[in-house]
Amino acid sequence: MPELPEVEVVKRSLNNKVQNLIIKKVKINDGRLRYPIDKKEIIKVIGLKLKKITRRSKYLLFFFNQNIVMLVHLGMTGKFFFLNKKNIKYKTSFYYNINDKKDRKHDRVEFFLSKNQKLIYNDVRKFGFIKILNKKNLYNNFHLNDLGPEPIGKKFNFDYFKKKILRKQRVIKDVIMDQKIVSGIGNIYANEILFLSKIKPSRQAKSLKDFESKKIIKFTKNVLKNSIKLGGSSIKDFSSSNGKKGLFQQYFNVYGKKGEFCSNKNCNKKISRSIISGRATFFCLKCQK
DNA sequence: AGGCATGTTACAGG
DNA sequence: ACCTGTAACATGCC
Repeated sequence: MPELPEVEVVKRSLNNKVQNLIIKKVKINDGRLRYPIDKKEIIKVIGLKLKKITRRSKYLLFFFNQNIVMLVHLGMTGKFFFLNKKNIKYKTSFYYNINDKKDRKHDRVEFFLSKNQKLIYNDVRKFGFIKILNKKNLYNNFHLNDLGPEPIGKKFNFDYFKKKILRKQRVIKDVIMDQKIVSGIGNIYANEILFLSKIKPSRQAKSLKDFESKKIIKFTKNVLKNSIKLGGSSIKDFSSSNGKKGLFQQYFNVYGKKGEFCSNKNCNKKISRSIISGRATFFCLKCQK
């Protein structure tokens, strides 16, 4: 489900709701996530106040008082549901259908909050994880210490990018999905960015002309920011914590569009599909060079 | 039934 | 020690 825009949208929607609430209780329904949940660790948040949630790449950081930070990665299918008093009382809600067994089945961890509210971590495939860290050595772990700059930040610029792709024996799609080079771009947005940049995903990174690298930088920022504005995307059932569907997938040009006509008006080609670095890759043979 | 899926990383081989 | 590519993780959908 989530690449950078979706995680950002989740962060924003959660911050509005859970800020300054206190964790009353944590219930683990199934702690067998990517890293099994350490019960001794996770109960550290009980009694603490949630100050704010930030995002780094595709990771969410929940900051509590007492220097405790909860690091969350949503994997492929991780989601947060938020239930307020009203939701519980009325059983079904816009946010979350409490009677829907399909939803409830994958509720892995439930955080009981003050004011009778609840935050649920739901994850079908269990590729996500939750870890408790100390603020003082927050970046002292292999998840966060190696990450490249944020793609929508100033550090991801032409000079930086050129230095990184110099001499690299790798294809460009692989490079922009490398979290050590730039962190937050996943398979969907990589496909979209390269289509807009008119660059074939299989091009060797070092073969890019300067103007092409500049296009990649520009469209990376455009696409990600635009998607955040539209509430994210991602296929199927992505929704933010208030249940709103992301609209960005309506604007996909290539992802998942094998066999459909290229979206460029003057192009009559159909979108191709291949595999690069083990992942589905969509592109227009005519428009992308 | 088999292939595919938004992510990360352990591992094997060069 | 680095660099690269592949397989694995768990589950559901088409």
